[in-house]
Amino acid sequence: MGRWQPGARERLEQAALDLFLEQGFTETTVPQITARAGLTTRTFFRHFADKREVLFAGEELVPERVARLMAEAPPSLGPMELITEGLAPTAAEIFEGRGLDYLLRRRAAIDAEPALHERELRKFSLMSEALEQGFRDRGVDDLTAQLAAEIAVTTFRIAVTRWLNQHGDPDLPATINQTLAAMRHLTNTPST
Amino acid sequence: MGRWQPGARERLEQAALDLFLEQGFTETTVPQITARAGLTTRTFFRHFADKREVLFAGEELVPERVARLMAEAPPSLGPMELITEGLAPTAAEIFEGRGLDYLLRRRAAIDAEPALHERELRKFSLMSEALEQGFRDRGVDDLTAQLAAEIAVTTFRIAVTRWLNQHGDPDLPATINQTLAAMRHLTNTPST
DNA sequence: TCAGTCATGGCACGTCGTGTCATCACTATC
DNA sequence: GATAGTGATGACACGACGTGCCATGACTGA
Repeated sequence: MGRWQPGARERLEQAALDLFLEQGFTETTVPQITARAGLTTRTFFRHFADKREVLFAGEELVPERVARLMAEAPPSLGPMELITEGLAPTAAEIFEGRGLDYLLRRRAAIDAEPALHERELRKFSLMSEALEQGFRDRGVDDLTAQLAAEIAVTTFRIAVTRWLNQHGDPDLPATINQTLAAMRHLTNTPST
Repeated sequence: MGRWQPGARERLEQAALDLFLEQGFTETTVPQITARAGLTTRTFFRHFADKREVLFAGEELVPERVARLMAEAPPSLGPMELITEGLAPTAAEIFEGRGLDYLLRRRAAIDAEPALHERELRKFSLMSEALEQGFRDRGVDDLTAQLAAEIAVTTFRIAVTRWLNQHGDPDLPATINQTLAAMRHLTNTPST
């Protein structure tokens, strides 16, 4: 790094997001992205597996991060307790460093393109699998582990959406706790 | 229909599933599928939007079906009551006509290919959106509607997976009710 | 008999994503 | 300070995907 401008990956992410918002995902070609970033098409695919991945790079680290946090939690905590205690701080950690403005622009691009939404769902699915394994490692039975993992991810996903829709007004941990409370209320009161 | 062999769509689905299982999704080309079905490549894309869709055709009807069933349910039922009452029979209706053997083969193909799993997640997401709208139409507030929809779809998805893993042993409605019970138990007992 | 409809065939074409080799700055070692 | 190694990038070819467009031919209805 010196012969080439540093931060090629970041330049590609920036150019791609800009172009997706300007003219749409489908209408944006990889050569357009690389031209704006001052690189070639081949280099794009060295950094990202495919055109969609440019908006999700780095998220493959989240599952292992989640696994580590779960392993560090007190073994005495049951699944729902762990979610109640750990989901909010973990979510805050995941989004550290990313500005709200970036997250909103990224959200807009994903919402406008089903193919990108599809990829995002896969990322959440991988996160759920990591959580499920984490619960099993804590001695939780298979079905409960799977259910707890899905509840955690679903709560996380809904809370983040609401948080972004409100432009970050109540902060993310607060929104997560509100969402968790609503989830508890819903499942505990059949006649609601 | 007479000049051409009838059931072109079904032949394509059959050939595609067979080939995916024989040699993998990526290794299977669309011309291979159409050759086995006695058709041309162009015809494949008239029936299916893309290569993955050949395993999910017809599922776009599920959301409107769900919407209809929700509208017909007694308005007095709350979200969780509706799920408890309606999920099992609805699931049974969705799978009517599809043999267990077909479902198992389809499951194997999807599990072997992340791209297919991705598409399946999108189908569930669309189902969730339909449920969410259905709940809102019944007067449920936005957040509760979203949560209830996700809980219903998650339960459905997990139950179907377990049901297929057991080769259909306890029938699907029973498995769904077991899964729902486990979900209730999990969310109602913080110290589990 | 004839016009309309509709599923399919056939072809061209742009884009995606990969394999492969060349280039060249930086680094380590002697 | 010469030399070999490393690693990111450029350049090119290529197969597969997916679409636009027009032609074909069997069926339908007047």
